[in-house]
Amino acid sequence: MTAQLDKVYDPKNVEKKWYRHWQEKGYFQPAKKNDTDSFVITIPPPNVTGILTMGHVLNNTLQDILVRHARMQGKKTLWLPGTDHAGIATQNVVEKMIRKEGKSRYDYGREKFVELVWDWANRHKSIIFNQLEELGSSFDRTRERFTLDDGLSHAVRKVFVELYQKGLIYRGRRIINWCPVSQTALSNEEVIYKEKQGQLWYFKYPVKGSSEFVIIATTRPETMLGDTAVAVNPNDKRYQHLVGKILILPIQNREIPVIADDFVDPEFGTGCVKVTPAHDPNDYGMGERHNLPQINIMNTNATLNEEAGEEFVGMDRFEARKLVVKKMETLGLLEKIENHVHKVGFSERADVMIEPYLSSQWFVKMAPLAKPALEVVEKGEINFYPERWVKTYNHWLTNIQDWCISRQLWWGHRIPVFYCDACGWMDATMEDIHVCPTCGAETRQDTDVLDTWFSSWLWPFSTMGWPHQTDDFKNFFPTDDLVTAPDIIFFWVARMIMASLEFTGKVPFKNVYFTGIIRDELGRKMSKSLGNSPDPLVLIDNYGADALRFGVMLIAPQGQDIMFAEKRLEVGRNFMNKVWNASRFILMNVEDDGIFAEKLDPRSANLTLADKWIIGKLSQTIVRIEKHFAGYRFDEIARDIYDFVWSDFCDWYIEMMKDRLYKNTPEGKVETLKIAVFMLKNILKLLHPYAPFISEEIYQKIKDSTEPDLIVSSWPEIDPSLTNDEIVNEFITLQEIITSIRTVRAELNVAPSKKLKLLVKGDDSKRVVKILNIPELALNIKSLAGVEDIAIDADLAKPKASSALVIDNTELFVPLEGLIDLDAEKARLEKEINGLKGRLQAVQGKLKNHNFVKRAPKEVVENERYKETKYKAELKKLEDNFKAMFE
RNA sequence: GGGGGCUUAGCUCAGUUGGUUCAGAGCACCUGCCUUACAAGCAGGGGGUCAUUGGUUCGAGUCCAAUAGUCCCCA
Repeated sequence: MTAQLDKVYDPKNVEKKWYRHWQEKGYFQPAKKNDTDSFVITIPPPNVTGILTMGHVLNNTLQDILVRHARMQGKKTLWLPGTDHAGIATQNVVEKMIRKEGKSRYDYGREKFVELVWDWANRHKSIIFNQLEELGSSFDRTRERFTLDDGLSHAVRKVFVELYQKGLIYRGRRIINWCPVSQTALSNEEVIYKEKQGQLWYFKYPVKGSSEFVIIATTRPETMLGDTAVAVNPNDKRYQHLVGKILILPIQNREIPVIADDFVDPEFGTGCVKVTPAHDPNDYGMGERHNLPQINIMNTNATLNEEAGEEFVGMDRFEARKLVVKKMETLGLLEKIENHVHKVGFSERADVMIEPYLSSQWFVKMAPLAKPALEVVEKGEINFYPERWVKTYNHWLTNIQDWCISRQLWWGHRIPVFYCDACGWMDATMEDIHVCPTCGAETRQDTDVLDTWFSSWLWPFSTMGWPHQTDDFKNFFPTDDLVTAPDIIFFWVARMIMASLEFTGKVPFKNVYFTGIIRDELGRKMSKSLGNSPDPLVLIDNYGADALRFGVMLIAPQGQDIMFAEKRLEVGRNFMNKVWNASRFILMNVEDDGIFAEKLDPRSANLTLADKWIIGKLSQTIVRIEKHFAGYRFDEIARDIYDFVWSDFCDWYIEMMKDRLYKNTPEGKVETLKIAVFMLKNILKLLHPYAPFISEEIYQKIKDSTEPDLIVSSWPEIDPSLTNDEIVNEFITLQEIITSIRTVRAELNVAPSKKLKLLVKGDDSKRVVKILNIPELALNIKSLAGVEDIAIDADLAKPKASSALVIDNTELFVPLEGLIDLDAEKARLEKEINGLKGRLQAVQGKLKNHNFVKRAPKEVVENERYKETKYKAELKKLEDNFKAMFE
């Protein structure tokens, strides 16, 4: 007796069991063999602060699919997992935590605080990994890395020092993006611009020694306190006379010049703009060009300082704005206020308005790194899927700006630069320097840490042990594929390519698959603050990990965002249940386990038409799936599996099998079960990358003890020559006979329990007749269409009350004495006739077109001619029947 | 301002070498079925001038251009 399955698939116990089994067997570690290709992916490291989101489900499912597929292909497969220390986000979380105790990080001090963050991060790391494991991720945790662990920190330091020595890292005083809440500098990429309804204030600045005014327009009135000039376009005729004049800056009563600069857009506002070099990046540029003073009026927390004037000191930037406007109004210098829509920068992490701020920071000179990165993508050494992201990538890299990498945080890689205040010595070093090498005084280390991405950009090789030439680095780098979301193409993808080329001389990966972004039903990005992201663990609990994976894959086409609704997972769950029940059916019919050990040769002579057909379909499906793997078309693969299993295997093959199981000899039963088991094994293999748990669970019940576990079994290959067009056409005709009779039954309201007779007009030259003369196929028709008796006669006359069908140019009659609904039959026939007429017309239209006949390929024309003859003949038969019955 | 995506059945979407094996799927809907794997199922059915307009072509959801609507990225 073989193992029996429950009626409904319950993923609960199955999933954990197999995950543990796979792990214990060490399947997630790359096989130690030298004679095969390797396949390597490094995970985009999730933030330690994070919980699993739908984005992670999508992303990690894709990676797991690639990895399981490669593993089954026999490659040395490595998926290297890890997490990211997420500087700002993690520090924020812990600071928030201790704030509840009424403390700040300064109460703890740097060392103690960082310890606290480590504790927190370690706890969360395990939560994240549990979640990813529930999903089925077959990554190798023995190689798990963290961006702050010793090895990666060493790589980061090495890279910093090297770039510093090459002059590609420098310290500079610049306008940077300042987050007043996190109190740190940010890179340009960490600023998100949002459209805001704001206002445009028009201020009058008096011209010195004249009653004239210059009217400027600004969106940020408070910054006027730091103005050091007003600028106009040199070609603006309206203002040429003012250039070089001196203005009196109101409130501050400071003298500032009017300058001419090409940057000014004469169309904006009045064509005169205030210039605040310390608080606007464009103004900073103008300030440099015109040697203007830079007056910094703000503290790091976005309150104003003494430079703003006594009454503003300590005032928040937005309060100051109100006060400035009020004062200008009182002075009679407020011209007008207009509503104005403009883009305002917000910090990615804290979602707070960014302050362009003048400060000293560390930068990476990017242009020299960008050039080779552009080339490798151009030359196709790295391919993007979908390809269009190349444009975005190119655009960013060709307009690249230097990267601000210093952060005023404690959690992260501390900048390895040491200063001697006594003699001015400074250097970036691999070892800590406590004593100045020139003067012997005590040194101090830079207090800033590095941007988290400064460690992430080394990820594909730092995780392999670089800068050391470890075995892993030699064996597994460069990696093969990267699966990531397009919103980090600049943050991460482009930078990894640059770093990898610079430090290893190799591309970090060969293919980049950009996923879509998961949105909610209303098309909104899923976010914590909106609360519109379902908890994947809850979904796994409700549907099972396989259904979640399969369902998401089914709705995630390449390059398109995904509108997610929980309901859409039902398809996945239902499909898992379908697979389960198909397997259950086969298992419940197997009486002797020996059948599982049989090695079926699909070439064996005993195959029926259905066998040949389903094997052919299987091989077609395998070919399609391989093609789609090559093109990263994961949704198509899911669809191919779904359609094949459900529509071909279950709806037709299994149904036909039943005749051989129940109405045949014992040998026939064993024969068909052998094929069914063969099919099922292959189906489970194809399914495994998408639905690893259920496939392994079933496979274990049908595999022979000498066969390996599914996860490490071989990927299916089938000789496509096992099928041919004639087999396919015969089967299609068989399906048509069955479907047509079913349609007659349904449309003429004949009860399913009522058995029908089938009369066929024709001889052996007709394919329909040939099929009906094969006993097992006739049996299939009887079972699947509810027919009890089939009669074939070349000279058959149409029985009176009967329904007429034309299939493959052969007339079939279903006598419906006493059952027939004449109106219904008339409607049915008319529908058939009209459909056929339509098709015939289309074909004839083409054939009447001389250009078509002349210029279209021969095969296409031939095919149209063939169809014309066929349709004509069939139409005549239908019309004759119609006349006989209704005229 | 520049770049990109999307617009196919009531809903969510497939359709990548232009030719009824492309006009599809799932859900929803209608009809009939608890047929001995599955009601998370089975059988049958209705529903779309493939955003609009032009062009290329013997032939266009499929290629090109413009327009409209919509979303995203960059400045």
